Amino acid sequence: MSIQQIHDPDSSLGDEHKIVDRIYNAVMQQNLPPMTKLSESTICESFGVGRMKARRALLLLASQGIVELRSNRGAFVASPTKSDADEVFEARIHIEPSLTAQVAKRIDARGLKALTKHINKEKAARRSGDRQEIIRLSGEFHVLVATVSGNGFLARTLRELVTRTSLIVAMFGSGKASCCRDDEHEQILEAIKNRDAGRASDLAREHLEHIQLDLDFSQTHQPEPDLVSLLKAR
Amino acid sequence: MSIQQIHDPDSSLGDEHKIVDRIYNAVMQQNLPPMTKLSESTICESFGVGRMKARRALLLLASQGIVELRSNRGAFVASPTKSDADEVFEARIHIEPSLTAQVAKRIDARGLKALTKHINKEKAARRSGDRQEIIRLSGEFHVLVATVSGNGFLARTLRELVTRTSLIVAMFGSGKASCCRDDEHEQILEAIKNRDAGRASDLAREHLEHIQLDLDFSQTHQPEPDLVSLLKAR
DNA sequence: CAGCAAAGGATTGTTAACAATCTGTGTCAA
DNA sequence: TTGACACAGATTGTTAACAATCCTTTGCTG
Repeated sequence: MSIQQIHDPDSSLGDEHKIVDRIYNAVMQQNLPPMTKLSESTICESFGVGRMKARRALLLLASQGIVELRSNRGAFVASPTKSDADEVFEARIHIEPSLTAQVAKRIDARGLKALTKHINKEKAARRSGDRQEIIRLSGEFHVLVATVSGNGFLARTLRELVTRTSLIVAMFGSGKASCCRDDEHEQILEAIKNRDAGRASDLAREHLEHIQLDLDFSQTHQPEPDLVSLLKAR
Repeated sequence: MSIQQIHDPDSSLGDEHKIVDRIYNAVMQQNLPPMTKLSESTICESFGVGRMKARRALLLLASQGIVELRSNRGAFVASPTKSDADEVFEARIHIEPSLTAQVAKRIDARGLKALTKHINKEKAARRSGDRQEIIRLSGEFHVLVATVSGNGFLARTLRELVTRTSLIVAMFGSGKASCCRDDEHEQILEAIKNRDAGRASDLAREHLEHIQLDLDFSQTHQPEPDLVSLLKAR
């Protein structure tokens, strides 16, 4: 149950989607901070594709708010504003509690196994102190909940929201909390296991509120990216 | 407060978005039924653009599930399956009741005016028997609710969901009910006016359930499109 | 008449080339 | 030293041309 590639397998857009997925992941891991320039030539070289496919991938990313296209100047990783942040969290609060509650009602053994496995991976990443992995898994938990719900539309929507959230946290995070708090995912999983929809919903809501509370819009900061190595095959 | 063009005004994608919007509207009005072939040359001629822009617009539409791209065969208006329908309605049921409740809590005079104006337009269209207009306005009511919520992300998401719903209804609608029932939007507006969030939420949910109930997956049908004239400037 | 194969035309996928625009650097004058 | 201007190089936007693929039409055979 991979959530890294969530496109129609019959699609003719193999290369474009591969590029999109990889950039999504790099953004989610906070390896591609806001305002990073994504030049066509870098993408062509990094992915071994022609300009057409690079441009199409950038177009897709732009339509999903991950990248901003500037006429005649190129593509940049999106740089969210405070109002973007409000919008994203609000959308998430409409969707995630309701969705998490539904997952709690309907979870099957397979879904539960996937969620449990994921939480174990989060724990392992925390023990080993692998920051990028912690961040990536932290965001992916939310997308995974949507994925195990079986609703592809919502999974895609959540991926976009979570990835945008990652940019927001990169811009406005207080530094300490660059991802979700330690045990909140585990509590959500527990509620799902217990088929406690009400609790799952409340926990999901509180969890989002905590993430939002950790933001500080009085300052922004962004680390330096090493673009070429990040986009190379991993 | 136009919902026909909901793109970033600073974007460099003017023509592409114009094409996307127009095709969105044609689909929402059920003027472009499922499986309609959208050839590049037709789009180039209809919109007066080059192949690059036509292809980019089709790519955007495909990423939003409105169009299916078939390698070496071209682009077709999406042809939803029953499981697509389930997915779309489920997503809507997660989003719309919650969103409508929020609108009821927060509605301002401007939003109320826009919604009221819209309902009046729906009534007028019904009186005059203008089927395409009825269908378009019927779908747009839902997008408008999201729009007056002020959340651009949700407005875009709803537009996609509502447009997909239009395709679903075109494929699986029982013929009689090609759009929403007559007074349900008005009841939703009333609840919003009264700031009755609970009622607004319930009505929104029931409304979606009614639309879904009117679908009949044992049969499909699609009318003939006159493609060129539909895509011309309106 | 039906079925099959081949040919021709239409359409899509891609690239190279060119035009347009922007950015960075160097020079000169105040 | 600073600001303005010109120029070169880099990058993006677009088109024409060509290759690849598919669909339709035509012709032939049984």
